[in-house]
Amino acid sequence: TDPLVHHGRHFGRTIHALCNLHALINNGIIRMGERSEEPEDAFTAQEQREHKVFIALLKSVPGLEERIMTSDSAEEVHNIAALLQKGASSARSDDTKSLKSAIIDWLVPVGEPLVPPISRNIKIDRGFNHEKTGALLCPAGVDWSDPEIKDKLRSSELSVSGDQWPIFLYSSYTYDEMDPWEGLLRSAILVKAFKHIFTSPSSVCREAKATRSGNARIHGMTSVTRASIAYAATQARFALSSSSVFSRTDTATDSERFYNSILEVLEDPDEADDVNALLAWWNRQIFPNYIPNARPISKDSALAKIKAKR
DNA sequence: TAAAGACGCTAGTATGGGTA
DNA sequence: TACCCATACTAGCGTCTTTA
Repeated sequence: TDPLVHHGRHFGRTIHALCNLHALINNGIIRMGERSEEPEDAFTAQEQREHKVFIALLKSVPGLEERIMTSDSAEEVHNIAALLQKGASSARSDDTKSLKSAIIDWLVPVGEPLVPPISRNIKIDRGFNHEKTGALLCPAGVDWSDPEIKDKLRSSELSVSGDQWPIFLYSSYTYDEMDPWEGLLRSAILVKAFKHIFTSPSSVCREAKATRSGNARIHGMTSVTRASIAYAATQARFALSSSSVFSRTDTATDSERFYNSILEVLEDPDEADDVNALLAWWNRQIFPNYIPNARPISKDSALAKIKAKR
C-alpha cells in the first residue's frame, strides 16, 4: 500500500473528513502558484478555510509539498489526491462499521438490559424508532418526552437538519439554554466514540488490553484536534441513527452539514476561550500525559532558566 | 456505469498456558 | 527458563453491493 493511503486515513480522521481531496489539492496549488500575490481578502471565507486545510495536509504528510510542487503532470497530482482520498474514505468506512455494533453497548449501564433490544447488524430499529437512541438524537431544546414531538420525529414530519445538534453532544444529556457551552461536546458517549476510534475499542470501557497500537499511536497523535472531535461526533451520530448508508450528501442524516457546523464553531475566533478550555478537557480525557506546547528543553534555554533563578 | 460505502477476511502483534 | 501454540485484539485490504 502506498504510504499516502496511510496518511489519508489520519488526515480524514483528524484534519478534515468530508472534503474533496482533488479540489483541495488543485485549489491549493493554484493558491500557492498563480494566485500567491493576491491579498488575503481577495479570497472568500470558504476559500480561506479550505487553504488552511490544505496547509495542514502538507504539514501532516512528510514530503508531500515537494512531491506536489515538483510533479510534472496533472495526472500525478490526481493520483496523489486519489490515494489520500482512498485512505480517508476507507478509514471512515472502517470506523462506521466498527462503531455500528460497539455503540449498542454504551446505551445503558453495563449489566443493564436494553429494552427493547437493538440489533447489532441492522439499523432499522435505531434512530427515532427506539426510545434510547431517539432520546439521544433528539435535538437540544426539543422535548423528547412529548409524545406529539416523538411522533413527528418518527414520521419525519419534524425533520432534523445537520446544524440542529442532538442532545447526546451535551454532558449528562442536558442542554442549558442560558449557557449553550455548558457541557457541550463533553458527553460520555462522545468520549467513548472518540476512544473507540483513536485509542482502540478496548480502551473504552476498561483498561486497554489491545495487543496492537491504536490509531493515535500509529499516527503519532498526542493531542486531540478540533476536526477529530467533530469526526467522532459525526460517527457517533450516524451510528445512533437508523440510516444504513453513510453519505455526505444524504438529506436524512445531513452528516456533512453536521460535521461542518461543529467545525465552524470550534474554529470561530469569537469562541476561542471556550474552545481552548474544551480542547484542554479533551486532552486530559484522552491523553492524560499530554503537555500543551511541550518541547524538549534545549541546553541553552535550560541554562537561561538557571541563570534567571539566580 | 463509475463512485461510494459496507462488510468479510487477513495479517500483525501481544499474551497466556502448556510442555520439555 | 525457553519455546511453541492457541487465542484475543486490532487495522486495513479486497470485493461485493448499492446508489446517483
